[in-house]
Amino acid sequence: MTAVEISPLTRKLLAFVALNDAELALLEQLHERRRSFGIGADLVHQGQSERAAYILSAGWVCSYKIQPDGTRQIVDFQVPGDFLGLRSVLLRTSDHAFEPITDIQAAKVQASDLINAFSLMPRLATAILWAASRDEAMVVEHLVGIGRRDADARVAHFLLELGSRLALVGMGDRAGYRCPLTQYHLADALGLSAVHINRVLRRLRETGLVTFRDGQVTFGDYRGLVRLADFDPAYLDQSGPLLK
Amino acid sequence: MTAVEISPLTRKLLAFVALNDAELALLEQLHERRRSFGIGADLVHQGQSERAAYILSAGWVCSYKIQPDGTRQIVDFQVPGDFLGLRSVLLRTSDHAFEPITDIQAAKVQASDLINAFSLMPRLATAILWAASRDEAMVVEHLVGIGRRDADARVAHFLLELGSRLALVGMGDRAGYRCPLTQYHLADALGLSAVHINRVLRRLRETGLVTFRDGQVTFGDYRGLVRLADFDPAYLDQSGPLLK
DNA sequence: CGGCGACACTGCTCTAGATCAGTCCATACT
DNA sequence: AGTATGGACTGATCTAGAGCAGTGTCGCCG
Repeated sequence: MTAVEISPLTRKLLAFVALNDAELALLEQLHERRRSFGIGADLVHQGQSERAAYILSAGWVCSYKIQPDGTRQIVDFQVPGDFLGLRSVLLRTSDHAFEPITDIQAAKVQASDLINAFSLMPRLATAILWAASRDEAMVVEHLVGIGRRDADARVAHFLLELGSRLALVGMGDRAGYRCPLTQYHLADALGLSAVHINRVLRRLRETGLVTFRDGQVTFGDYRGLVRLADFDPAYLDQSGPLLK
Repeated sequence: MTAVEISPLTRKLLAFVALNDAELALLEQLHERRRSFGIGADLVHQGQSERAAYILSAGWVCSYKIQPDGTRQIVDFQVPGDFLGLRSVLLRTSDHAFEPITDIQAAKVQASDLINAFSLMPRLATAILWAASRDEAMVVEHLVGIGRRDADARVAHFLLELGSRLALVGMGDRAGYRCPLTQYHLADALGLSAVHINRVLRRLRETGLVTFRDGQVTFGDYRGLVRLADFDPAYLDQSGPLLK
C-alpha cells in the first residue's frame, strides 16, 4: 500500500481517528473488491436483505424510498467516501433502495468481513461508528430543514451541506463544486415540487447568493447563504482527530 | 449483579447480539452511576461539548433544537433503554439539547469509559453501533413522514413507531401504552401547529383508529392505522439476535 | 433533416395547514 | 372560594407551495 492514493473513506475517517498502519491496511483491504455500476442500476432493492454494504469510491448515488402514492422521497445522497447500506448489514432488511446518479465505482463489503474487522480493530469500529453518527446528524439537519425551514432556506441549507461534505473529501470549496443532480433530484430530496425548486433556484441566483447551473454549484455570497439557511457546520468540522 | 433486574438498554441490545456474561457485566457496569433529574432540567445544552453521554433507565426525554425563529423542533423522544447524546461523545459538539418530560433516571457515561469498553468488547461495540443505526433508521422514517405524509398519516405513524419502541422494552403492546406527551410535544416533533394536532387527534379518535387522551394511547384499529400511516415495522422487529 | 425525450422555466388556480383569537375545563396555589 | 395556569379544543382568515397545463431549448438518434 502506498500513501499516495488513499481512498476517500480513509481520508474521511482520518479526520476523526489517527489510524495506525495496520488499521489503514485493513481499511484499504476492505474496499479492494471494487466494481463499476452504470446509471440507473438498483444496487439494493427496498426490502431486500443482502447482508452486504458498499463503500463508494467514485461517483454519486442517491438513496430513496418509494412512497405508497408513487412519489419517491430521496433520503440522502452519497458521495465518494460514504457507505451504502451500512444499515442493511445491521438491521435485517434494507429499508431503502440505492440508485447511481452518475456512473460509479463501489466496493462490496460482506457483513462477516465487517464484523470481523471490528473484532480485530476496535478503534476502526469507533471510527465507523463516528461516520455513521455523522450521517445521522446530517439526516437530522435534513429533517429539521424540511420541518421548519421555508423553501428558500431549505434549498440553501442543502447546497451548503453538500458543499461541506464534498470539501471533506477534497471535491469542493467555498467557491463551489461540481454537482450532477437535476432539479428533480432536489425536489425529491427536499419535499418540494420540481416547479417550485426551479423558482427558488432562480430567486437565489437573482439575489446573487448561489448559482446552480450546468452541473455546477457556484457560491456568490457564502456568508449570506449561511445566514439565510441558518447553517451550522459544527457537526461536520472536526478540526483534527478526537482520538490520537 | 442479578439476572432478575436487567436494564432496558441491555434488554434492547439482547434483541440483537447474544452477549456473554462478561459483556453483560460490563454493560451493566456502564450504567452504575445512576442519577435522577427533575422535569425541565437541561441535560446537555445546544453547542456545549461535554464528552459524556447518558443511558436513560426510567422516564421520558425529548431532544430538540431551537430554531432561529424561536420555535423548537423536537428531533426525537428517548424512552428507557435509549442513549442520550451519544453523538456529542463522537462529534465534538452536541448538536442539540435534551429536556426531561417526566422525572427521569439516567446514568452518565464518560467518553473514555465508552471507548475503553469498545476495546475490551468489540461485540459490544457492534451492538451499540446497531442501536445507533436503528435510531438513525427511525429518524429517517420521521424525515420521510414530514416530507411527504399528510398530517393524519404523520401523527398515525408517529404513534405507531412510539408503540413499537416501547414494546421493545416491555412498556406497551398492540392495545396501547402510557404516554406523558402533550399535544404541544407532538406539534413540535411533527412540524405541525398544536391547533392542527388537536384536530387530527379528534379525527383519529372519531374514526375509531386511535385515542390519545389522559396520558394514554389506545389503539382502536391497529391494522387500519398501519394502513393509513404506511407503517413498516421491519426496521424495528429483529425477531431474534443476528449475532450468536 | 425532423422528431423525440430530458430538463429548465412560467402563469394560474386551489388546498392544506398556519395563524389568530378566542372558550372551556381541570388542577394547583393562596 | 377565588384566581392563576396549562392543556384541550374551536371557528375564521390567510398564505406557501402544490398541481396543472403549458412553452422554450437543448442534444441525440434514426
